[in-house]
Order: sequence, then structure tokens, then C-alpha cells
Amino acid sequence: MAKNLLIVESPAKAKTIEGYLGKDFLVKSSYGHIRDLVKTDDAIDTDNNFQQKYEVPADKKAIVSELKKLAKSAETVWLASDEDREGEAISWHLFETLGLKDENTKRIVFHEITKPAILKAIESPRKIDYNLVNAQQARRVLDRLVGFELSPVLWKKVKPSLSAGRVQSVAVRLIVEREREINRFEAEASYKVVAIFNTGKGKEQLKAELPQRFQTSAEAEQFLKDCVSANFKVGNLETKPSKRTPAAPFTTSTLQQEASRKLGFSVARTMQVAQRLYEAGRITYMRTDSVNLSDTALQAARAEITSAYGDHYHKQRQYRTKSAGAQEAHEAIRPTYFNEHSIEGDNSERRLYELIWKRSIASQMSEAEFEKTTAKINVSTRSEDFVATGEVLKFDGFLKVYMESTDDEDQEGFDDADSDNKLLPPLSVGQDLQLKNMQATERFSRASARFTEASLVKKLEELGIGRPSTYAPTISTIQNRGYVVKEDRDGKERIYEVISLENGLVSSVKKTEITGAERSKLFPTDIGVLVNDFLVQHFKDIVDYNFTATVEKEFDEIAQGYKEWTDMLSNFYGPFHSEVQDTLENADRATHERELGVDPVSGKPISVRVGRFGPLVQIGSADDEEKPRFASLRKGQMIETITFEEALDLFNLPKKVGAFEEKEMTVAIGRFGPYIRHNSSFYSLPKGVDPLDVTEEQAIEIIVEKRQKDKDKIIRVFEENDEARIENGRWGPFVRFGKQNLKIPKGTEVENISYADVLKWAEEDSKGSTGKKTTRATKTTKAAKPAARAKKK
DNA sequence: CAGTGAGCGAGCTTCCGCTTGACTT
Repeated sequence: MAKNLLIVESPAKAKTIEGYLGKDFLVKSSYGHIRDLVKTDDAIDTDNNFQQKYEVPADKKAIVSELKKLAKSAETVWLASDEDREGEAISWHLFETLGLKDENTKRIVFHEITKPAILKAIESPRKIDYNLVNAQQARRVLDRLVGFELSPVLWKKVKPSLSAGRVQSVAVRLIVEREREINRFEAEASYKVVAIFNTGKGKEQLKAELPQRFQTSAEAEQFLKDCVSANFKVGNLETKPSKRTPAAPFTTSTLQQEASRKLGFSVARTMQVAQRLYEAGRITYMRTDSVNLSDTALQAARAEITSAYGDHYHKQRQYRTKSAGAQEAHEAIRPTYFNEHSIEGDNSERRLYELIWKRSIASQMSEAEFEKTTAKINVSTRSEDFVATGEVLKFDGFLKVYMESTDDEDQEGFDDADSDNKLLPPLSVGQDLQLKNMQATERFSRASARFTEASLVKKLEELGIGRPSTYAPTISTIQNRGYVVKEDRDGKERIYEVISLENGLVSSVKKTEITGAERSKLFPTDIGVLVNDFLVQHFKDIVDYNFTATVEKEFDEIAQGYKEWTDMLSNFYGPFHSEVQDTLENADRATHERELGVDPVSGKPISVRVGRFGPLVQIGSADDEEKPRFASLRKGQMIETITFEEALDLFNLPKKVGAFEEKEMTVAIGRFGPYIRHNSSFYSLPKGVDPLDVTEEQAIEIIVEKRQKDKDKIIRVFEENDEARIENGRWGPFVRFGKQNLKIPKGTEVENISYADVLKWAEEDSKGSTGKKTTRATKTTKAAKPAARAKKK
């Protein structure tokens, strides 16, 4: 039996450390927290100093009993969980749950997994820091109280199964408020003037822009007219050196942002792939808020840069963490071995690894050096000057390996690559230039961008809300609850004007562009808006953007021993609990109802509200003799912004479009989009076809095509039973047997499948499915959207 | 799978943070 038992949080970490410590040490993992508050309402006794009831969750029972046994026979138990609030609490829970004794338990901490760091930690053990533990308990209890008192208020006043919490509710609020900001936004037009000159020497051209913009078409046109007979001269030339420095190595949040921008990964995907890289020993821990690199890493990076690129490409840098509330229990995310520029693995693993490798290496490289030249061009007939800029790269430095992306490329509407960093042609002050052409293009100001998953994480981190381990789950939660959807939306056409001056003539044309198209952006749903407004109205303090920052300050004071954790909680809970009671008693049910006007046909009122199955339009009221008419809102429409006309249009469906094979065809919109119904079969409309415009011919064509496709899907129908067939599915061939879908075992040739095989598989499937099906069912319920869940009932 | 839109009121839902599996359909 080993003399020493050392417990860390992650099994991959345990494996690494075991290698450093030799055979006197047995290194085990706790797999994170081993205890949590019981799920019931008696978890916290609010009348009795917030005393907590903990339990070991079912999935942790095995590990706890194993650790208990090992701890008993060990001479010394080393608690080596992370050096932060949660880590300290994990050590405390271990101490309590495993029944450890003070005299042979040692608490050690290190924030990088390197041999020297571990050995040093072992030399300076300490005791559990109960102030830090108390700070964690305060955090845990506050989150439970907020979550488990607010959520039931929503069940009563809005809809069952909803949730609210310190983190998720603020995340939703950010999205709702951004959406409103965009809705309120009115684009302002202005005219940007760009000119192209011939330099006279050779054929080189010079592109220059007017720094100021014109507000009206008339002003822009006047400017161009004034330029018809003008002379153009280089008035001023300036050359300045400039530098760019590399970005800090990755934290969880910045990794999610860059993987989203450069690789198109969702935050969940990034974390899954990073987890695999971590477990394979390729990268350091992926849930971190630190930009720090260990000395070992700094040296390895230097060695790699010097040998691969040369001495002058290396510059050692230590970065400072900027984000609020950072706890820095780990290193930045970096490759374990800097000399491996790329790795084996699947496509996503290779790409993410390379991103991490490049970013980390670049962070230890020299600045890139540029020379920026600015030329001013005078116009003889006007006071304004054109400006041409050129940038030459003098030394690439870190740009040799890595270039950070930004979210808001094209923020000001420069949709052409006009600020291309190019060398200017040779110029001299006073030199005459010949105008080739000039264009004044109408451009529009832009609203703030909608959030992507990754840019929302960035914002949350800036506000100090959430932790590296919860960013991805939070983003999933607000989508699973139906508060937010990640979607693409089509843009709208917009007309803009281009005024040109060429060959002494000024002319104007109208052009069209697409504006407002979105890809994978977060949009609030009506239920998200409704819940947010309810929370803002009744629990302003909790959903305040500064709430977390404020309580974090108090947690820090507790951690430093300046404040009692129970005092802090009493001060918070008293007023909060009364708010909850007051809201339960007095607040109205929230439906977000809005009157739109009066139906011109029936004279009845038209209103929109959130109903049992989502947002709807209603003509008439429930009190009328005649039942009201209903229609669901369509994707992209919201209660807040739908117009009277759009609402009326929704009643144009379902609509008859004619007949086919003596049966009527109707077009309508269902949960899966627009469809044609014919002879009790359903045919989806292809994208881009407006259901209101579908003609009889088009409808027939769609039906015929779908039938052919279905026919092609069937590979074989068994003679013995036409309910048994082999079909081509999304994941290759499978067997459809009545209502059962059966997998074809690997290695089986499709031609060789007999009816007996099918019967055998069907038997096995129904036998094995009893246990399996239940887990599957709970899973779908969890992930299912509210509408689908309601239906299940 | 492609509807529905009132409500008897059972029994359920829910938080944030720390970790990894067993699932993909």
C-alpha cells in the first residue's frame, strides 16, 4: 500500500503527477466536487444560520468509497485540489466525507503541472483555509437560494419548467436588450468618397479616400462637380514606424472566441475537442482564466522559436490577467510540447491544436514592425483633402505564425477591402496627380452586432459573470429553456446610391445590397423577452449587470476573514425573500399581450400574446359567441415587433392551391416550416418559396419530386413481408421493420441480409430497448423545446 | 412529426461550479 495518497480534481492531471512523484505516492482524482446540496427544499435552513444538507450524488458514490478505503490505509493524505475557492471547498468536502484526520492530512496547492512546481508544493503544505471554504459556501448557498426561489415564481406566473439564476438570467438579459437596441436603431446614410489617381510616372495608381463624409446626396454631388475642373496635388507626405504586439495565450474564453471566428466552432464543440486534446496529453488544462505560462513553458517556447525561426523572433513576455474575478488556479491553455507544431487526430482536433500552438508560440515572439505612409492630396477647388495610406511590413515577427481575428470586421460599413495595407507608389510633395475616377458611395451606419455564443461569453467574462467551467453549459441552458435561439436570418434588400465622376462627367446610379443577414447569432424568443421583463420588473437587483461583481466583492471579504459568511447571506436573503413573497402574492400573470388593432373584415380586435404553445395572434376574444381565430407567429416574428399587416397575413394560411389526382392540395405552416398537404401526406416546401405564392403547378412538382426521392430511398423490400425493407437513411443503409428502425451490424453486406436476420435483429432490439429506451426518453425530454414537451403530455 | 389555444389541479420542473463518461441519430 502506498504511503501517500494525493488527491487532485482531474484524472488526466493525476496521471501526469503520478509520473513526477514516484512509487511512494498514489495519485487519485476526485472528479470535481464529491458532494452537493440535496436537491430538496430543505437543503438550506434559512432560519438556522443557513445550515446546509449535503449528499454524495449517485454518480460519485463509487469514487468516494474507493477514496475512503485508500485514505484509511495511507500514512498521509495530500489534498491537492485547485488553488481557488471551489478547490478549497473540494478539499474540505473530501476531508469531511472521507473522515480524514487533522494530523495526517496535508493541503497543498500548485497552479501549474510541472515537476518543480509539484515538488515545491509538497515541501510547503498547509491546513485547509476555512475562510476560503466559507466564501465558497456563501457562493453556493446564494446561488441555490436565488435559483430555487426565483424559478418557482416563474412556474406560477409565466409557465412551468422555466428557470432563473444569477448567471443565466443576466445572459438572457444581455441578448434581449441587444435585440431591442437593434430594433430601435435607425440607420443613417452618408456618402463616402473614394478617388483613384494616376501618378503620372508609369502606370501606378493611387487610391485615396476623403476622411469626412457627406450627409446628403446633394452635398456629395456638389463635391464631385467641383472636382471636375480641379487640380490634384500631393500636399503632404508622412512616414511613421508602427508596431503590433501578439495577443496573450488562450484562456477558456478567448479560445472559445477564436475557435468560433476562425474555425466556426460552437463553444460546446470547442470544449469537447479541447477535452480530448487534454486527455491525450496534448495541451494543458482547458478550463482556465489565467494567461500565465510556467517557467518550463517559457523556456520550451524560447527553444522552439529560436530553433525554428531564429533568435530575433523570440521575445519573452509575461501577460497579466485583466478579467474581473479571475482566480488563476491553472496555467493558460498551451501545448504540452512546443516542439510539436501539429498532431495526429481527427480534423477538429488537429485544427484546434494548431490554433493553440500558434497562439502560444506567437505570444512569446517579437513585435511585428510596419512602416506606415500617409499622403494628403489637395484639391484646388475645395478645402477638403484626400488621404491615401499605405503600410509596409518591415519585420513580420509573431505574424509569421499567428494573426488574431476580430468580431467586428467591417464595423463601419467598409465592405470592400479598402484599407488594404499596401505599399504606396513613389510620391513626392507637390507632385501633380491625374484623376482617373471618383465615386461617392452611400453608406449606412450600423447597429451593434447581435451576440454569437462566443461573443456572449466574452461579455459575461468582462462582467465577471460565470466561470470557465460554466460558459458552455450556460449557453446551452438558455437555449434549452427556449429563452434564446441560435439562428440564421435572411437579410433585406436595400437600395443605395453611387455617384461617379469619370471623364469629366458626373452621373448617379442606384444599386442594391443585402443588409442585416445573420449567421449563427443569438436571438431572444418571446418567452425569453417575457421572462426577462418579468425579472427586471420584480427582481431588478438580481438581474443587474453588477450583481455578481457586488457579491463577489463580499465573497472576497469573507475569504480574507473580514466578514462572516452568514451575515452576508442574512443581509441578502431577508430583502430577497420578501420580494419573492410579495411577487408571488401580488404580481399579475405575465403573457405579454399586445393589442394590434381591429380586423377590417369582422370588426373584432386583433391581439398577440404568449399562449400554451408559444406566441400567437388572436382575432376576437374568448367571451365572444363565436370562437376566436388563432394563428402561430412564424420564425423571426416577435410579439414586440410584429405589425398589424404581418399579423393579418398569418390568417391567409392554410390556403388551397388546387387539386392533384382528384385530391385537394393545401399549403400551410407547421412546426417544421411550410408544407403542402395532399391526400393526408405532407411535403415540405423548399427554402425560399413563399407559401403564399405557391401555384398549383409548383405544388404538383414538389409532390412528384418528393415521391421519387422516397422511392430512391428504398433499397429492397422483403418478399416475406412488405413491412420489412432496407432503406437509405441519413447515416447509411438501415432496416425499417414496421415501426422499428434497426441498425445493420458492421461488416454485414447489404445484399446478404435475409428476412431471418431482420427478425433476429428486431427481437434483439425490442429486448435491449427496455432499459435503453428510458434513458433515451429522459434525454430527449431534457433537450426538447417547450412546445415539443407540452405535446408529449 | 406537420394540430392545438379552456383548465380539475396530480406531480414535476429549478441554481452554479467542479469533474468525466455514455450517449449520439
